[in-house]
Order: sequence, then structure tokens, then C-alpha cells
Amino acid sequence: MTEYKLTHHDCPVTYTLSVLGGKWKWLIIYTLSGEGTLRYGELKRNLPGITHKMLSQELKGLEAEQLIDRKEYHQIPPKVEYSLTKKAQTLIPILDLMCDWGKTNWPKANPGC
Amino acid sequence: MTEYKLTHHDCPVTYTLSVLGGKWKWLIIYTLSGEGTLRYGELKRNLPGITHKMLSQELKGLEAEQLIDRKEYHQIPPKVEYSLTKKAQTLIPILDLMCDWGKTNWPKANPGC
DNA sequence: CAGTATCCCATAAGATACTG
DNA sequence: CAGTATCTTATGGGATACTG
Repeated sequence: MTEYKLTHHDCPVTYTLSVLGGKWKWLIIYTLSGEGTLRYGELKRNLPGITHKMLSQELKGLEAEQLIDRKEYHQIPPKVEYSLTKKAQTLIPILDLMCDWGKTNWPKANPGC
Repeated sequence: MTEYKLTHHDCPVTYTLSVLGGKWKWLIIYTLSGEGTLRYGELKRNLPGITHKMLSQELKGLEAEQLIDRKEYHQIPPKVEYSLTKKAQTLIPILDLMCDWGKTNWPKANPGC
């Protein structure tokens, strides 16, 4: 995760896209930005279509990038809470613009946000 | 291209990510935003690592989404120029924020932009 | 409940050759 | 020069079963 095999070596946009690449990372961060703190199962319910494998895999990657905090309560049954780090919070303005763009260019009527 | 098989049906962020998904679309738009108008070969030289197949494929997709204009000069040898549509230009603020984020969080020193 | 591990398949993406 | 077509390989991602 600390290796960035980019071709476009010195471009910050490429760097950002490499960190947030894949199908779900932006959406996981977006979901946590709206809900604050969520348990694993809650997060999954808020991301329709994501599979168990993808969610746990992406969460590990995001944690490694220090974009999410993982707080584990050592109890039975287990409880784990996820939230955004300060670093991830600086991505929220980008997500807000993506939301605006989506609403403006949405081919259907009246999307929520 | 007019079908959006999303799971997160009513989310504009998901919609935006579906339109700009894949490995190269954001970067193609970013490159054109900086250079204005580029021929096919110039575009390819400005996108280190992209293959012939990917560039032509992504250009077709972006044209179908009305994010780029394709102007063909009927001459020999052929000349084709690509530029951003107004719709794509509204994505530039997002790319600018991605650039800022990349510069701030870049693990190496002094990236260009 | 919150994960890991394994198997399998669909698609993304690369290499190469050919064409107007 | 600016593409298309074809073939192959690498990777992403799904389904399912198992564990602390």
C-alpha cells in the first residue's frame, strides 16, 4: 500500500486517484462522512451492492492509508466502529463537488443527495 | 453507455463515479483541461503509460457521454483534435481539488501539478 | 458480529497486427 | 496519423464456507 506503481509519476491528480482508486473507496468515505461513525454491519447496509469481501478489503486498505480509524471493542459479540480520520475529512469537499455534479448532470429527475 | 447499472441507485456521487469510472477518464479530462485542444498522438504522449487501445476506447466513451468534442479533419494524413465540452469543463474544479489533495498528501517531496 | 480464506469467473487491460 | 480488430493475460470482484 505504500508503493505507488504509477506511470504518471509526478502528477498529484494521479496520486490522488491511485489512493482512492477502485470501485468503493470514495463511497465508503462518503458514507462515513454523512453518518459519522458506523459499525461494520451498518456500513454494509449503507452501501447497497457491496460484498462482504470488498468491504473488509477496502476498509483494510483505507485504514492502511490512514483514511479511516478502526476502533475495536473487545467484547462478545464483537463490536467495531469505523470513522474518518482528519486526512479523509479533507476529501469531503471533493465528494461534495461530485455530488453537485451528479445532481446537475443526472439523466433522471430529482435525485437525492 | 446510457445504462447505469448501479446499486446505489439514487446517489449522485455514485452516478458521478460511474460516469468517470475506470483508470483513465479523469486523467484524460485533466490533460485536456490543461492543454485545451490536443490531437490523438499528443494526448497519448501526455498520458504516460496509457495504451493505444485504452486511449481510443476511453475517448469513445467520453465522447458518448458528451464530455469531449472530436473534430476530424478530412485530410491525409488524418488529423483529429480533441477538446473538452462545457459539460466536462464543470469537472475541472473537482480535478483542481484532487490536485491540491495530492500535493498536500504526497509522500514524496515537491510534486509538480 | 466481524471478520478470513478459498475458489471461480467476468471483465479490465496489454500486446500485436492490420486498415483507411 | 488515427484508428479497429483480435488474442491473451492480469486483476477485480462475487459466492460461499469457516473462525474468534
